Amino acid sequence: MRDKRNDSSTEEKILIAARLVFIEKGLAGARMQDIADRAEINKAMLHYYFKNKEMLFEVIFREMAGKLFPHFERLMDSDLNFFDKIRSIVSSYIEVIMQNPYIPLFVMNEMNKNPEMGIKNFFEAQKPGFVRKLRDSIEESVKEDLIQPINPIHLIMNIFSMCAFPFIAKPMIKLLTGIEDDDFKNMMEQRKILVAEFIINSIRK
Amino acid sequence: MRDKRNDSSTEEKILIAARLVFIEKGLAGARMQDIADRAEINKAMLHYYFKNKEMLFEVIFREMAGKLFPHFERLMDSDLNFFDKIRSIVSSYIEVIMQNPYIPLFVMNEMNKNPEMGIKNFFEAQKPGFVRKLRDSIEESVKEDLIQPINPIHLIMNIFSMCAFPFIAKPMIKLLTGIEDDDFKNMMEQRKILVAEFIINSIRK
DNA sequence: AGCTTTGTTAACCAAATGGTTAATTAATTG
DNA sequence: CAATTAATTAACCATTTGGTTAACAAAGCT
Repeated sequence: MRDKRNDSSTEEKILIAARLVFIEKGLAGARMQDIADRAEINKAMLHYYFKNKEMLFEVIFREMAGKLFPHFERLMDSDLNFFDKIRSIVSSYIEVIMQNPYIPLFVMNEMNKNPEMGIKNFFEAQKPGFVRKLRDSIEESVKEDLIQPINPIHLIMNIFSMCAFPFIAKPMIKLLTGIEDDDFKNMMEQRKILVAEFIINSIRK
Repeated sequence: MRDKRNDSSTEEKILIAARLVFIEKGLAGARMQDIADRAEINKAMLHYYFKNKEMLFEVIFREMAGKLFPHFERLMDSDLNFFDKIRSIVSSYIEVIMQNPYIPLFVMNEMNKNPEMGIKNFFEAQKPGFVRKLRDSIEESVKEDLIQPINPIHLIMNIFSMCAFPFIAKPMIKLLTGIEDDDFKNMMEQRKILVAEFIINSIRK
């Protein structure tokens, strides 16, 4: 038996291939043979390591859903002031998504098509504690009269909307603006600062 | 031969069923038999009226992509001031999506999975002229020193992000906040005003 | 009415797909 | 080293799936 810690073990090769295929085609569109081919292994190996398509998919989905909510607790616990926390979250979050730009659409879509997945997977694994901390921090800042009164849920929606949506709408944006991948990346780089200032501009007293 | 203008003609029944199934399952996940069953017609009829799965899908996709960009030209041409145009766009757009909340995710996802669809379908049909007019209007408002300088593309992204993203992320939002459909609808109703003011607050001088 | 076009059905078909099996090889262990 | 266990392969299988066909029914037309 090969060393499991070896990165090119069969299991690892399967996971690498499965990530590619599931993200590209989704659960319904993915083909087991396609995954096997890309992993350069026999199709039976897929069922040997992961019982079936759904099980394999669940592993990948969990992984991706996890990446969608990075661990920003330390950031929230830091002694940055409220506005710098916003700046930091926006910038970090856009950076994280830029590393895996396909994840938001993948997760949102599969949660939508496969509603039971959400509950089964997400809560048992990790609920994003930093969202709660962000909410508390907003409430506190409102009470301290540092920012204008706003429903924290709406503000949080606004933040993540402006960070994540452009990646979800990328094909449409490219079509409408005619920009190419390089320029898109530059724009998202700009947004790290732009979106944060846009938000702060709006809520500061 | 039945009257084609009759709404419950076979062709119309197929389209109604196809909308449901494609939106629920996507192109890859949709089954021709499922569409036939829901339309209560023989499966061969699908191929009689629409050559094959892809052709039928294309009709539905085009329809949905069209709904994603309503005709707001008149709104842009109106004599409302810039801020009222923003208010009007945000409110109308959220209202439109509330009527068809599944459309943004459906269109974005299928454009992503089926990249050739975008060009083939979207441009030949209708490019949203109001987006261009909105961009011009933003540029003008910046020049007139009515609003702070901002790249129009980014501002437009911000507007549509905050309008559309919550509908795309609905399952996640429900999971994280614990709210139900009724409350979600209420929140989106609030956003018609909240998002517009959030934007105006941010850009006004 | 008789002929043609349009609409509809049930049965059928080939290819694709998820999954299994039995035999084989490579490690592991006592 | 022999025996056991884990890993791998090729061939196979049952079902599903998109699509077709041939026969039949209903309109439309002259």
